[in-house]
Amino acid sequence: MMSIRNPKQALYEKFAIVAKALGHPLRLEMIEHLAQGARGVEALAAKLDRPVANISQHLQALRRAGIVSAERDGKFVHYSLADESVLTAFASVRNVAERHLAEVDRIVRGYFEKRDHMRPVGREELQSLMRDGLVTLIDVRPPDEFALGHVPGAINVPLGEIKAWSNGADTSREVVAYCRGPWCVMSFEAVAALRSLGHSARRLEDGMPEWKAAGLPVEMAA
Amino acid sequence: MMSIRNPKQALYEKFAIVAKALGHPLRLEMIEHLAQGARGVEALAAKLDRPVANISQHLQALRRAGIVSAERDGKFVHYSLADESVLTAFASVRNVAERHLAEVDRIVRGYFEKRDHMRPVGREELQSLMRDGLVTLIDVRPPDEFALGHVPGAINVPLGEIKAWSNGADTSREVVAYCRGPWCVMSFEAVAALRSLGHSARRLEDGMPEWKAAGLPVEMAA
DNA sequence: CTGTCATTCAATTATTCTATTGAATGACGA
DNA sequence: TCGTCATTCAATAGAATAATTGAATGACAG
Repeated sequence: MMSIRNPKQALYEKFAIVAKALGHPLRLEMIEHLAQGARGVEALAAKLDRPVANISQHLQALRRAGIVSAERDGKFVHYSLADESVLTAFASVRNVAERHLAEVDRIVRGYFEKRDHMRPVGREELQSLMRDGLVTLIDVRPPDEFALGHVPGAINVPLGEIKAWSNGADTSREVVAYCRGPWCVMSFEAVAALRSLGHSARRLEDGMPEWKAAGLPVEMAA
Repeated sequence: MMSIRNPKQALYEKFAIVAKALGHPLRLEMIEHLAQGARGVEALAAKLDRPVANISQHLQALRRAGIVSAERDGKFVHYSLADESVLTAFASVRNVAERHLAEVDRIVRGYFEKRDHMRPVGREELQSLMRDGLVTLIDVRPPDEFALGHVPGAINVPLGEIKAWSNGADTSREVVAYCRGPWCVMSFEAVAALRSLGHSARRLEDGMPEWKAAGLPVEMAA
């Protein structure tokens, strides 16, 4: 073990704790979910389909790194991201991977682009399209996440209900879909499903947390 | 081991590789040094006072994560940061730690602020002070790092030569010192030394890599 | 006070990471 | 071709991390 010689090394040890906490796929997924809104341990465990004790331990690691904060409410503990700096850090790590890891490119091209060869819609572009009433915006996340905050004007159509929703919809009108973040699988699936049902569909370039982080308005459930 | 179920998890596994590579104090220090300019394995090992083989292994980890790139030149291999996105990621991890880890605050207050209770000089402020010829700017890094790029107008006064330099200098003129980055110990030490020698001295808010990353001009050795 | 329920802790095992050592590679100069 | 030198690789031992299981805590409801 390296002993702490000087204060800079002591600081770097702390910085490393933060990076290490981000260095596990499951914890990254937990962060993605917490970015949708605060959650209890059990709810998170259910979303991720993992044992509660396991999730609890990972949450402790994130808490020690200052990435999530906990708030007790009776016998529940609600966890949420410490602040936007966490999303910034996540995004910048993702950015390094996207730029320099060939594997990332391969996965994106092999899976995601097959389902969406069109350029995704940018945030500003979406706002102008919405203002002009040119598109229908759907939020394909589960209803509980939709309720915690969504893009104004979006309607909630979870992935499983796309087909039913399409039945009563006008296929000549373009649809824009979004979900949890830039690589959230659901919006890709939604776009693929909509296209096979005859719609013209595109994806929003990223998801809810990024929308919120950009300072754009968020609508809550009634 | 968690098997790769869906493409999103595969991506997150790659993102985790990047974060994990940042999750070791020595590797963070290596990144700080590489941010000053490209280096060979041995040179890095000497700077950090560690066995060459150890540094080589950590460099492999950084390379696998796409954080550094290697360029062969005869029997030497020069490593450098892949691009500015690496510094951005480093900075955002540091930011999370600075905001949310009480320990970081304690270290900064306990060590660094004792040596510099004055507000550091910002980049724009420094530029205007330099334009008006109001301050002397010193770069306290070793000469080899200075040679690879420094702030225009700065003179190279390594930490050990501060006292000698002060001898012939005008103590009524304010001095600004900088080195490798925001928590580089040398600039704090330099400011403390200068003040004890009767100078009015302040620190630049961060170091060379940040200056360069901000797109500001860099001067090379003749 | 007692039972219930959400969460955390503790203990175990398997896995991965780290530092060290010494040997292997690969390019250059003689 | 041979020796030298920078770098990498391979093998080891020790440390840290991760998943699982079951027990412990701590708050509420009755």
